[in-house]
Amino acid sequence: MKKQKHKTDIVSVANLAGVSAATVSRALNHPDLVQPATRKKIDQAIRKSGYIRNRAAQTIHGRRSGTIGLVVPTVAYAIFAELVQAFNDAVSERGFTLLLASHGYDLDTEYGLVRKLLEHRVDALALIGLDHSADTYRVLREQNVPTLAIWNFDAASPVSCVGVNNAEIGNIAADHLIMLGHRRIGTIFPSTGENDRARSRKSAAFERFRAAQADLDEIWQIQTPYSIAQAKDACLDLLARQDRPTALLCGNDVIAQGAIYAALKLGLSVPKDISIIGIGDFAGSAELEPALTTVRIPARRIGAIAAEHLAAAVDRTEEDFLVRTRFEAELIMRATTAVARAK
Amino acid sequence: MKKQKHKTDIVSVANLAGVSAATVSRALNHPDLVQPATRKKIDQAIRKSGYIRNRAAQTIHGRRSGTIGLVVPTVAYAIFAELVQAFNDAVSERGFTLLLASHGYDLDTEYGLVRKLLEHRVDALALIGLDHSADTYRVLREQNVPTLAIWNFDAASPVSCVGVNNAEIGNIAADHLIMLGHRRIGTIFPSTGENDRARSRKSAAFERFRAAQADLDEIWQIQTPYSIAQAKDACLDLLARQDRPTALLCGNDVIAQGAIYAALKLGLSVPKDISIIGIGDFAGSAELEPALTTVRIPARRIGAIAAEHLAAAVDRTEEDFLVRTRFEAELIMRATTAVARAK
DNA sequence: AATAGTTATGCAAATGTTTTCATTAATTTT
DNA sequence: AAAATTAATGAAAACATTTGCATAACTATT
Repeated sequence: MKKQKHKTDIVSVANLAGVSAATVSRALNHPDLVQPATRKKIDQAIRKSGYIRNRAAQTIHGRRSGTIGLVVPTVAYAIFAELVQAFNDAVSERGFTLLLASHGYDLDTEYGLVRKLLEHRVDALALIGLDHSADTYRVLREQNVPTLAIWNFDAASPVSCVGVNNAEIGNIAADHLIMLGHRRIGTIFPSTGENDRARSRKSAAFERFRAAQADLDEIWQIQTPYSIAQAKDACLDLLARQDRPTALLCGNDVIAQGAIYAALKLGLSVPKDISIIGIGDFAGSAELEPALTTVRIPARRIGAIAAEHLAAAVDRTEEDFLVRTRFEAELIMRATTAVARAK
Repeated sequence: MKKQKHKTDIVSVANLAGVSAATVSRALNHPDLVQPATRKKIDQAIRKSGYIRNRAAQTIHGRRSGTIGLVVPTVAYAIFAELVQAFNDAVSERGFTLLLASHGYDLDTEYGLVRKLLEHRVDALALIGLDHSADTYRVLREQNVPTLAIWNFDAASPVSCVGVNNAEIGNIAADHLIMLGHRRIGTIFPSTGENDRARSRKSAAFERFRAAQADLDEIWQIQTPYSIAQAKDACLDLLARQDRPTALLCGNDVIAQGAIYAALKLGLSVPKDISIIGIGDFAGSAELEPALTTVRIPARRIGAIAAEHLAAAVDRTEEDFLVRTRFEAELIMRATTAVARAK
């Protein structure tokens, strides 16, 4: 018995129900336009034939595709996990399906992914941050699909954005360390070349540190990707030095976690021997021992609002979609920072 | 100036290039069939008009949609993050785009998501584990889309699967604790109702423990979701007891991390006062202080192979797709387990 | 009871591609 | 130079839907 090529399209359902294809279509999309009795027949026919609508056919007709694209640098670490989860939940609650793509912090790859998502005719598109290639910006403008930049807020952004002011975050973190009396500061950030979030945080913090005439010895400033293992490794070297800083500002909580482990491994007490502050307040940061002092970025709320904005933009057929929502970051003082000791 | 409704379809490109739509289509899909000169004209026309192919139109024609669906319980925690990342990388390397959906450990929700992905005519579909509703299995059979269950290996699975034998994992973890002399054992698992992975691990381990006549005091067996915070909380109660177990088997590394933090908070030494073993070997588990002893599940390799299988299955037009690949789990001895002390 | 208005349904066109078949042009063989 | 191949292109059908328009069957109004 050869598996029959399941020829279950809308017309076979229509035949089975004894109505026209148009009526079946209406029963599915505008149930109020078809008589209850007919609807019932159709429902049965659908159930019986195992019919599944073809979204592609709707899409081609100009209808919404029912998909929203999300392009992130990575999902491998905790950084975007909560965001993706919240975004996905909010988006699917509104009947959309998520098309996910990740580019590994490479903006040319990102451009390719954006194109691919546009080929699939996503109804809306979300990217992380405001650093994108000129090609990406151009194609988004041309296709005018509702687009949203998540994570970084900028009042002058070329596209809609919802997020935090990352410079502000840098300020908050730096001020906290300065306030505690630290003047010997180390920083651990990822490469800031194609990452506006990290760049803003870092340069803002540096400015503050300089204003406070802190010692920012070149050798204490290190660069490592967002990875616990690599951050720990890098910090082992840094913290084993005779002349080490009294405080460490980490590009995010993942790095901070690595830093803490490095300190513990070396038998240093956090925060007595070294203060460590993270950025993000990821899941688990509060439970760390010692609990991580960090600057909270409300990932869930950002993800949820982002999804809400985009879903709304899809319905409105209005011309240009532009919203900017700013969330406030917040210092969460826990147990990894303390007043600087005289050294 | 009203933004013209970008009428950039294949025929407008064709007109611009002075050829027929058919030729443009060929230039895109079978470049070797069209003369270099013509191809060049077409390329220019495409560039100039900002044309982006409409995947929906191809799909409707019977061509592959170029999407692969992945349904996971959650992306919020580290559990599936590496898997999703590896799967996504492998899938997009082969030209597909990932449609992601998450159901929050609810199998009815999962059914809905599977249907939605099928509406989008995914070329292939991956699910986590082998616990799925009858409806889900039925619809997958009816539509015969290549389907793969990831994470759990079962030689008798109704669909293709790649993963580890979770019972085996339970055995490995239990044997390790027994071998170290532990006979007072606590376990922390999530609800096993709709989660075959956790169920297999737990029941296999229990069997081993019973065979070794270990003390499995009811009060030491706790249930908590995969969450660092909740696991830590639950363990604080457990470990503060006068009569606590000497070893803790955790449903996965996320829970184990919570358990470690709880122990540290209570001033207990791990592993001297309490041995803790996790499952999974997630990113960061090796860097924990003390480093986590765990049973490694090769998430990256599983994700990559899963994607490879599915991509291959899409090309092959063969009737039934059925592969089963088993990966071996491996005990990774680190610093959180030690020989039981007489109590 | 005749007219107007409403409701439910069907017909057919339209959506943006791909692909089969046919046609023309270019190349090779005799 | 004619015949036979081969290569490049175009015309049109097909894919699974949705929707505007037309029609038929009711219901409400006078």
